[in-house]
This record gives sequence, C-alpha cells and structure tokens, in this order.
Amino acid sequence: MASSHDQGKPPANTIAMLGQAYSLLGFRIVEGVVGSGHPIKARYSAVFGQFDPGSAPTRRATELARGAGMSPQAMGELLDEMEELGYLRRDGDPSDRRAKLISMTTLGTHALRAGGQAIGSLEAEIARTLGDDGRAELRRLLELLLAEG
Amino acid sequence: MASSHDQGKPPANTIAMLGQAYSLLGFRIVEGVVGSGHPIKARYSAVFGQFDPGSAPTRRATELARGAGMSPQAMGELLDEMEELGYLRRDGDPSDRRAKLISMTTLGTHALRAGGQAIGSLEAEIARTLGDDGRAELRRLLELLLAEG
DNA sequence: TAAACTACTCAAGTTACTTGATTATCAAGC
DNA sequence: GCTTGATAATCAAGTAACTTGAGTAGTTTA
Repeated sequence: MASSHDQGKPPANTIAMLGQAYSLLGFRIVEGVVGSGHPIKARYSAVFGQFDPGSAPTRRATELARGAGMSPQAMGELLDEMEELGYLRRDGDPSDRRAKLISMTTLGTHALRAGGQAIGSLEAEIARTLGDDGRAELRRLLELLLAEG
Repeated sequence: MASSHDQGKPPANTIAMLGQAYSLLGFRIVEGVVGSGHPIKARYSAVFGQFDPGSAPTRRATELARGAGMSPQAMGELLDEMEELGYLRRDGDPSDRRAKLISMTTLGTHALRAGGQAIGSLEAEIARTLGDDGRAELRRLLELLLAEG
C-alpha cells in the first residue's frame, strides 16, 4: 500500500492511484470540518459515518464497533473521546441494562452537517474536474469494483 | 475517512468509495506477496514502491524517507526490519561517509517481483470486472483527480 | 435456576509512527 | 586550515490507534 506521499511519476498501478486519490480527498474532508470549528480527527468518521441523516437516531456501542470493523474496546475508547468533546451522549438502554445507547448531541449533529457540506463541496469539485458524467462514470466503475469484492 | 469495514449500503460518497476500493485491493496485494512466501507487511511498500524495476539500483535512506513522506527515523527503523529479514542491504556510500546506500538483495528482488505479479493479476481482475476500456477510463479519471491535487 | 452468552470496561501490550537530542561528516566563508 | 552551519544516520522517549486478555453486570436458554 502506497503512502500518502508517494509522488507517482511513472504510470502508477491502479491500486496506488486509488490510494493516492483517497488520501488526498479524505484529508480534505477532515480539513473542512476542522475549518468550521470542530476539533475532529479522521478516526471519528468511524462513528460519524454511522450516523448519516438516514440512519437510526441511536445505536449501541457494540453495533457501532461491528459497523466500523473494530473491537468493542477500541470503539469504547473512541466514544469516550467524542463524548468528552461533547459530540455524543451515552444513555443506558432501558430494554437491556448491560447496553448503552449512543446518540448525537446538538454539537455532534452540527459536526455531522459540516462533514456533509465538506463532502458536498468536494463532490462538486470532482464534478468540476471530471465533468458531471466523468464523476458519474467514476462512481459507476467504483461500484462495480466494490460489488466484486 | 471510512474504515476498511464500513459496509456501505446507501449510495456512499465518492471519497468513501475510493477508500473502500483501495483498502480492498491494497490488502490483496499484500496477501498475494505473503502467499508466495514473503512475510511482508503493508508498510514495506514504502520502500519496495521506490525500487520499481525502472528506478536506480541504490538509494539513500533519507531519500527513501522523503519519497515515502515519513521521518528519517521511521524509515531507519523500517530499513532495520527489512534488512533483518534479508530483503535489503546497507552499504556505506563511498562518496559521503555519513550516508548509507540501500540496495535490494536477491531475496528483495524476488519479493518485488512477487509484488509486481500480484499487482498484475489484480489489474487483470479489474479489467475483467470493468472491461479493458472501463479500466482505462478509471485510470484516466483518477489521473485527472490526482493532477488537480 | 444454573449454565452459557452478551455488553461494556479496565488493563496491558503492539505497531507504526512522531519529536528531540547526539554523533559523524561534509561544505562554505573567511 | 579552521570554525560555522547544514546534513545523514541513529538513539531514545513519547504518542495514537489499535489489539488481546480478563473481569463484571446483566440477559437468555435449557
């Protein structure tokens, strides 16, 4: 796997190109959210990414851990940190007293919205660079690749 | 940035799709090389990636560090590990006695070749999934994105 | 209602970095 | 020809983001 700084000169392999593009754009999402006043880290996306507008308002910690592909312990620590910063809240689950329900605070919702905007403007930039059909074609090809995996 | 296990259900954003595709395929390069008997780690690509067939036979450690976007100390440790495994050799640079010249051993060259084959068969698989022009189009779009960054 | 399983948390260990400091060597200026 | 400042590598200590192992509280099952 190529690092974020392999300055590819020769025709790099497709996988390295994917990595470079991801790294480039991924950092800019974080930058965008940080720029709007939220001291987030890249890894918070493991949580924020599971609270898209469409998703359930509360999730269990273990469910979040599974969804992010990490251990419950690692997720617990991540949730500690985000709770400390005021982005989310842990409440006991009345239906199962072992469990805690995680929900976004108002601040968390603001950060989530800032993330959505950062992504939105990067998507617009991609469309400016590739054209609308270029972007659509890119997404179509990536979907095909991901469906295979 | 999405983790390698965010199981995207809804139409994910393009950046997340790039990340998932990269993670999926990147792991398979490592798997391929490991499968041919080399106990490598993903991070070794920071070095191997700078010894493509076309590149100079020896490089300085600091040059490798810069090329990989990491500190000389981190590169030093990585080189220790790869030297220990027999993939590379450090010789004093006769033209500058502060410096050491890094070169691949025979074993290192074998691993490099195994990497090239793993990448080659993944490229072929991509072409099977997307068609030859799909793959070419993907690469063209990625090049455009990277030229912008 | 005991046995097995699950949710979370505490603790310790690992990996892959970082920054800071030290030594050896080189390159310039005077 | 020597000091002064940069550079190559390395030693050491610290940090971020995980991991596995162990323990407690609560739930489900036979």
